[in-house]
Amino acid sequence: MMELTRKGEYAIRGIVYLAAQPVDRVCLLSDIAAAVDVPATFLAKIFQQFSKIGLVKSYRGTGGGFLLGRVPEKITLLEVVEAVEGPIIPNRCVVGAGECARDVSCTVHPVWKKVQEQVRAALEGVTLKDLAGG
Amino acid sequence: MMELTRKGEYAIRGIVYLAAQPVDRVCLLSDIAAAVDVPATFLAKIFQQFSKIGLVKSYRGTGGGFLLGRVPEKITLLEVVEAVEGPIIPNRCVVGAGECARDVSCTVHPVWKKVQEQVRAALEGVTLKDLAGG
DNA sequence: CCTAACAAGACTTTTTTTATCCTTTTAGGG
DNA sequence: CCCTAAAAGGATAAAAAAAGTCTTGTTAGG
Repeated sequence: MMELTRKGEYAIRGIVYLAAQPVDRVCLLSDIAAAVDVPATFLAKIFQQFSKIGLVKSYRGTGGGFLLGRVPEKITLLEVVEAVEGPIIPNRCVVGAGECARDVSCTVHPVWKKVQEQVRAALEGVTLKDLAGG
Repeated sequence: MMELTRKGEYAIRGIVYLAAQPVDRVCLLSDIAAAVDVPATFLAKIFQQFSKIGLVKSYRGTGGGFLLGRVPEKITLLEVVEAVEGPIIPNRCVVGAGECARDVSCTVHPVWKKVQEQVRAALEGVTLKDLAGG
């Protein structure tokens, strides 16, 4: 359980690769995909999600490609993971009131809340700079 | 991401219900299923898994049913969750050497390791006694 | 030996994940 | 202005996992 999907794995590989490139080096999706060994069409979808929230910048047409939306030290692993996997929710009952039909006195609730917080904290404490080994 | 499956959720509900019963009260699967609102056939599978590893004891035939394999304070949430969901593995690369094909220098590795440890610790710190509100 | 209950395995359905393909949009260069 | 390069977006398909059901077997009590 608690397993990152392949999509998440690919997402990390792809953006870490970008973070390891020289600043302002525009990378082709096809090059990134080949370098990190991910199907290009799938990585395209992932980078579209990144692009929408500004994690990466994209340029179309000749000479186009991708580069990081911010400096690597300002992008956390949490952002990357949540961008493609959605929020970290160990159990539906941590989402909010009413979601946990098992009543007000759901004793497991605080446990999942704690798990959620710890995982988020762990991922938030790591930046792309750390991962790219700048 | 990181979401408990319905099976895990059902497993917790079922065994917490057992833990809340008077000691030595043998419970019918059908009663448990009705009480915690889980399909009886599905809960049967879950309790079979519990039974195999001794988390619950089962008795067949007339007057049969289930009861807890140990006192509630000796059963952790971690055991319950791992019994039905398998080990907590945030990423395949934490499993062991060789699993992470991305080389010796996989920089994300330690992050997942930490996540794994924290989640396990959080779940291990909670027992069925805590959850059943003894 | 009849009935109650769990055990076990096969099977089906549904949902999610993992992809691929095709068309559209944007941009640069001749 | 047209051609080509590249990403964007939508639809669809294939594969895997999760969720649930069914049937048969086993064990025990009366």
